[in-house]
Amino acid sequence: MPTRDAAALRREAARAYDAYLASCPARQLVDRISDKWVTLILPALADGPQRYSDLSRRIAGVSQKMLTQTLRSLERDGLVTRHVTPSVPVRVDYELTPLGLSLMPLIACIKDWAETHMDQVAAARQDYDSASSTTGAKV
Amino acid sequence: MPTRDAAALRREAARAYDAYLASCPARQLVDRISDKWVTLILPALADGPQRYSDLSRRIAGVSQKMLTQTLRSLERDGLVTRHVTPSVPVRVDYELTPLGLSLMPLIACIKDWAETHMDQVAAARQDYDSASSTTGAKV
DNA sequence: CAGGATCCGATATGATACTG
DNA sequence: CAGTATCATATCGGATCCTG
Repeated sequence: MPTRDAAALRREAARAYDAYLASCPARQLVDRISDKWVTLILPALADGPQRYSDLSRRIAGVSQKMLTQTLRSLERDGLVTRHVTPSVPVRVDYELTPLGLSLMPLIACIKDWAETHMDQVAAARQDYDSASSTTGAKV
Repeated sequence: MPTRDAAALRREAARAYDAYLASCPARQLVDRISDKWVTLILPALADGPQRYSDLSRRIAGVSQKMLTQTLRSLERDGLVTRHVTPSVPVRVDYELTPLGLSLMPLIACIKDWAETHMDQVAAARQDYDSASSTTGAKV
């Protein structure tokens, strides 16, 4: 039954590839910055240290769950520091590390490309969509 | 019932923010390149035009569904072209557009930062994980 | 104030089967 | 060969309740 074998082989290949990807630094970085909240939190921290509640207010629409979870992962990755002041009530400040700061130019690069080329992308999308509606595709 | 109102306000803010984000070019770009398969397909096409089956073979572990879907979205965004040769059986070639090509330096930038700094990230993770296991957190 | 725990629905992705 | 269509599921993110 060659079909089964082919499927099994493909699955194995997929697993191996996943493992390879997991070890790829660029892949890991992309995974990190592709997180919706990461790209919002890092710039928010670029101005300087922020309290948890400040972040929560500045980044409208983030749930505590996501804010906490994202901050934790950023802390784990050494991109931000978490400083607890044991007052009553407690106060927690988050701040970019030098490593986190070094990421900002890259974010600027991305922003740059986006602002230069995304209008072309938008135009291409319009073309594509109007063309397919012409050829009878469902809208 | 102030609690209801606060929750409702937050939801509205979240919606508004989502709308704002959707209009942000950088956000759109990040969304695009954050796609697992996009970052695999684009480099695969950097060498020159590739047939569907070639891509499918080069990118081990991609399902036809994801390959087709990703290629379609890239075509829609004007990053790749799709050229059909109506032979029997049909032959379809995908190729990077100039716009798609212009994205490669950015990908190189990302790769660059990753290769320079991801070891620090990895180290930070180890520190973080060993520290939390010391303080009695569950492993 | 900051965040842990839990439940639940939306979305994304993969496997599988079928087609021009 | 190059897809399309359908189904199952896994993960993500949000809402909600609770605590030091």
